[in-house]
Amino acid sequence: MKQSHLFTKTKKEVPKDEASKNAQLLIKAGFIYKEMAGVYAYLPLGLRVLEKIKQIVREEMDAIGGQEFIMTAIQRKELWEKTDRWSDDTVDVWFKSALKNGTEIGFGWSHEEPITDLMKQYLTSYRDLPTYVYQFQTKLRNELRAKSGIMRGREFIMKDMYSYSLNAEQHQKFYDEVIAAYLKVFARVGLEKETYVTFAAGGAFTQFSHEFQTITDAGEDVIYVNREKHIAINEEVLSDTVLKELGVTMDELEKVKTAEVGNIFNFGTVKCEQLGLSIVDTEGKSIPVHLGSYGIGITRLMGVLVEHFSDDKGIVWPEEVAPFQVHLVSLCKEPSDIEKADTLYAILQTSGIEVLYDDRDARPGEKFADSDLIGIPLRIVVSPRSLENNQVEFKYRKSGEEKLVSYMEVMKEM
RNA sequence: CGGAGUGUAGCUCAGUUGGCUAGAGCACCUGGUUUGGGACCAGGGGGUCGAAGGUUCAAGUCCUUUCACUCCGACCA
Repeated sequence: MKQSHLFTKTKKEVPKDEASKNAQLLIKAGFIYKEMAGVYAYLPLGLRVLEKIKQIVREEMDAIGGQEFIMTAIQRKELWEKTDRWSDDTVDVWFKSALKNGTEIGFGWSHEEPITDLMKQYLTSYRDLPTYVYQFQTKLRNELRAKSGIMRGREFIMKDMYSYSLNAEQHQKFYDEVIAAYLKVFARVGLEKETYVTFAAGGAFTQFSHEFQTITDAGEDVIYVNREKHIAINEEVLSDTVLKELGVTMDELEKVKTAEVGNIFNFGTVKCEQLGLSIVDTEGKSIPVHLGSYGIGITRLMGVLVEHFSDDKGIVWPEEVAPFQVHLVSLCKEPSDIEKADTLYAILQTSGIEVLYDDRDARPGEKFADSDLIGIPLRIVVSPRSLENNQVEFKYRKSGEEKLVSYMEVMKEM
């Protein structure tokens, strides 16, 4: 991608109505645009990062047998009435509307109900289980107060996965596989050390649910962690009884602020009973199905990444999620030098490397400042100065390390 | 939803006890000089001062209503 053609530019100043670091940096660097409170558009750079995160999640969900599909954003009232989650008293984040004929509809803030209802047409026998499906959906939640930039929006992208299992053992096996898969996801995006599987309030079906909490000051949750035993407990369930059960004492725990990047729930058979999803077992008897629900906030995760991977100059993307792998910055003025930069751009591209090529007619200082702000892991500078010796400069965004590389051997160094 | 604050150019902001043609910096356009960490000079375009109503000879400024945004709290399957 030539930067001279890239839609949106960086800004020197940030809008004053943004206080969170993630939104400030992402707006300043041209990744997102704020439509209104808690509602953001993703511009080309931001979209590339989102797609990178989604692809990592997709690979890990596929690896444990998930199948991707996509449900509808518009949902039927009757399904949610069956599980007593239609009323604004029980669910206060509903966006609701009505069809022209007066039929009430809701906009999806979650999808257990419609997916389970859909499954009634496809799951009929024990032979059909287990079944795992997932989607990347734009969820709509009428939050009383949006905050923290893209970390808590009214419109956001979530990966939600649903498991339909024959019995408790089959469910538990997959549940554990999801925990492992989620940990892989968070490790791949670079948040391995900061992310904890956390015991949290379980709702009506189990004693605990598991939350995936990433340590960040921008978070909204407070949890207690033991880094050595790798145990984490959400403040909301902390009690003497729970401590005893988990075999830790209060003085072993450290209080930290976190953001919930993932959450998994066991609904038991209750929801399938409410919605009438049952299958026939080996003896021909009709039995209800076990449901599990597993979410990762894709856009929130992007926000957490920016909060965590940034410095005073801008964003420092981990390689796996960076919008481009290489930022090729040309300081060339002479046609013969420009041709060399163009050639290098072509070589990198044909080698399958994602390159943002700063071919703009701008001063070096501006280009470097933009490059730091955008935060691509490797910067390659092509300038008359280094071309004199047939060299280009490598600079790594994270470490700041610099080195000269022979023009002919750039590909060997990648 | 309770409390506090802010709305003036695309962005950041100034604008005195109401006063005459509403300003600056950044960004943008033209020309020139520059060129390794967000350059400089000259010129230029861009505004229903969040909106509606009111007071007044006169409103960005005062009054009323309203909308939006931010922060703190509450909420957060």
